[in-house]
Amino acid sequence: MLTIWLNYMVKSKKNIPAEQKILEAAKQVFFDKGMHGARMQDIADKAGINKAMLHYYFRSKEKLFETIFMDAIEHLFPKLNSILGSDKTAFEKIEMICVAYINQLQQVPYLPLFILSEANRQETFLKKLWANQKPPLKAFSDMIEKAIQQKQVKQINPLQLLMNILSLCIFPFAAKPLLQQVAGISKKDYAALIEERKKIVPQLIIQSIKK
Amino acid sequence: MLTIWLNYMVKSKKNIPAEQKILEAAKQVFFDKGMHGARMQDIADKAGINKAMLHYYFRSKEKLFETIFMDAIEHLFPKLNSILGSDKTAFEKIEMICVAYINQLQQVPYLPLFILSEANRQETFLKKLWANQKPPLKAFSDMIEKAIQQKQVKQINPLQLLMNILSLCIFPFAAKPLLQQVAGISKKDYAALIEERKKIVPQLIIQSIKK
DNA sequence: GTCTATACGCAGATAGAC
DNA sequence: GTCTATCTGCGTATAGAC
Repeated sequence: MLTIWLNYMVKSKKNIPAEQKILEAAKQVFFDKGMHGARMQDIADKAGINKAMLHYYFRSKEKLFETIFMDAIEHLFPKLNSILGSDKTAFEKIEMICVAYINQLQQVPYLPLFILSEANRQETFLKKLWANQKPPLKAFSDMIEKAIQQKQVKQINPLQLLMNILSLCIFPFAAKPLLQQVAGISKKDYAALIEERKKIVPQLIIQSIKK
Repeated sequence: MLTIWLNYMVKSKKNIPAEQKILEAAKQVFFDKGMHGARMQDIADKAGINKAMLHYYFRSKEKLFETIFMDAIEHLFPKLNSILGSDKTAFEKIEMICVAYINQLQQVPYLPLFILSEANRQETFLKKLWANQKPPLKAFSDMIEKAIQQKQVKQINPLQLLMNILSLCIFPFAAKPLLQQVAGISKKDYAALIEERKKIVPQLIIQSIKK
């Protein structure tokens, strides 16, 4: 949730719609074009308001971008915490994580590439973000280590396992335009492939660690 | 290989150094900042030549970028053809493909994100490129289909298999800054993880398709 | 081929009326 | 809060001397 919204909600309820419109428009344009490619004019047009308004609400393009970016990256680690904290088995949790990831990315398919690109450009933002909210890496590692000790899963580096999961879930979204072109398939067919992966990926992952 | 080099080599050998310097500098800057983020001045500075020279050799920023991009994307599908065309078994070929990919990306770790980003922005370039050189998707599919018929591998969609391979090989490079930050590990440790994946990835893939 | 100086347009940002 | 008009700087691109 964007804390700035809360501020304005307290100050004046009337400001919410305009600001929401701006944020929604900015999201679309930034996700599509990236920080540098995006134009304030495009955002204003898409929001149906004046360009000057953007500067009224968010002092600068940089600030507006940072707001969007921070909000977006928080969606990278969605309900992982709740899944990890549940009382399911390790295998069930892993499957749920994969499916949750793919499900969420289907809603926001442009997120991965956006975040990867900007994370690459500006490590600063990442550091700022971790200060607030660390991704639940520890909980994940602990789960795996525990399952290893209980002889349920093979000896494996949790980081490698995490990398495998993230790769298999996220990459197909980041590489969509490229892969779709290479395979020469329609948008719809590609979506079907993704849908299919909700079964394939967990299978693949679990099979690889099961003892 | 950049065909433009060849042209100049024929016309005048003296021009090669300046042009090489430009291309080398442009590569670095474009890979780092992307098309929009890159500045012609930065490229000129890095090349140790004048900004006007860039326009002398490559009429516009767009043209210079396209040159770099086209050259870069050709490295995406490296010696796949020679591997696929060899007389190894399907399993051996798959392992070789994984290792070849990771090996090559270790040389040019910035390539994946660059290509994914720009492919996302400009499908035009991709279409132009495929006109020249299609990636060996058909050869790959045929190999898998054949192995399926011979009961060596499970029934599986070759596209999904390819997606898995590419995901596991490429994503860790595209997500390096992010993952390194999340895991809180050094550049060196991350490199070690990647190195380890030359064993892990083929294992994982082959295990998943072996009957 | 290589340089300096400069033109030109665009995009971010502000001033100020309403 | 919202608008129009305007400033400013930067980045691409060109002109033209050497």
